[in-house]
Amino acid sequence: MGRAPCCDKARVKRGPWSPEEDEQLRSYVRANGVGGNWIALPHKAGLNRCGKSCRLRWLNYLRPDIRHGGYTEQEDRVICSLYASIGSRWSIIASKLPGRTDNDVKNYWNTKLKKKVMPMPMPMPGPHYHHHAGLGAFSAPATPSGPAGSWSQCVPSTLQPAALSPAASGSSSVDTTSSGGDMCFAPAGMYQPHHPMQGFVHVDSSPQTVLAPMPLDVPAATGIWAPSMPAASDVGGVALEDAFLADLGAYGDLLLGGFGGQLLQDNKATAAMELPGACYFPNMAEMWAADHAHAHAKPPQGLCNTFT
DNA sequence: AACTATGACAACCGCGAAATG
DNA sequence: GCATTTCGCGGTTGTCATAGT
Repeated sequence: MGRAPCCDKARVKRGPWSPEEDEQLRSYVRANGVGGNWIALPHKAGLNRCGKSCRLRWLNYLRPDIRHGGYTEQEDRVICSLYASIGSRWSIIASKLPGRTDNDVKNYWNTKLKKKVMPMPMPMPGPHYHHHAGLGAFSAPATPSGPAGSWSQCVPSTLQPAALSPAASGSSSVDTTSSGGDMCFAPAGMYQPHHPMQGFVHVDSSPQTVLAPMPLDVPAATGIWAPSMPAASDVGGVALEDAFLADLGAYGDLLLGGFGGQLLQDNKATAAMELPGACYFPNMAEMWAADHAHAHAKPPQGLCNTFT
């Protein structure tokens, strides 16, 4: 049985919004709020539009705090770092950039940033690959649900403060094509209290090998790579450091890296990053279970990589 | 001037999760 | 506990503007 459509597509207007429609929606939301029901909103607002379309228009364009275009270098770094770390979780990434929407960030990445940081086509890992130290760009397998090179899909959407605490690590090779679960790589360091940043993220994906340089600019306290991030710099009227770093600090040992290193012309120092282990969970539930019991939690047996 | 290629971004689609009855 | 509805997200497509030939 199929899912019921949210509206009668034949009867509602589609395509670009006119200024009149924008004003109609804006004034309705100003007066009444969204009311928690986007499906009913267009009717109430007198708009011949799908509720989903109204929601999208409001969230991505009409909201008063939206900023468009003009991305700063610093925002680039944030996007690249987070993308390298958590993949295409645009809503999370956008939440770290005041005034930006997920759609906007996504478009910006797809049209500009991706080309900037990935000028050369990256080799795709084969079905059986073996990590050599984990958290780096271009290292994850291409999956139906994620881009090649995006890392963990396991980072919590809520950025839970208690998440990602250290514990022990195990070891085994992982067949990335195995079925029966999401491919979930815990952010590096999830089970590692400390991880010296000492070199390259080295991803060995047969037949090719990728070496992704990793900048050596990691605040010791958080383990978060914040390359050349000026103190109290300002993004959209909000100090990025406050909005972003403090929040991300909750990740504990989560490392950010990968693409960002390529962006930083001024970051000459790269060094080997030794990541003794990263973990594989068959699904989100497993990861969260481990995470929530995290204090001294161990990953499910046999599901951890050793990066050799 | 006409055509084509490319870039930018708005909008749509379909899915899973959460909420609700 | 289950079915249905709604929301939110990420991937993809469509459209328009501009640059290049």
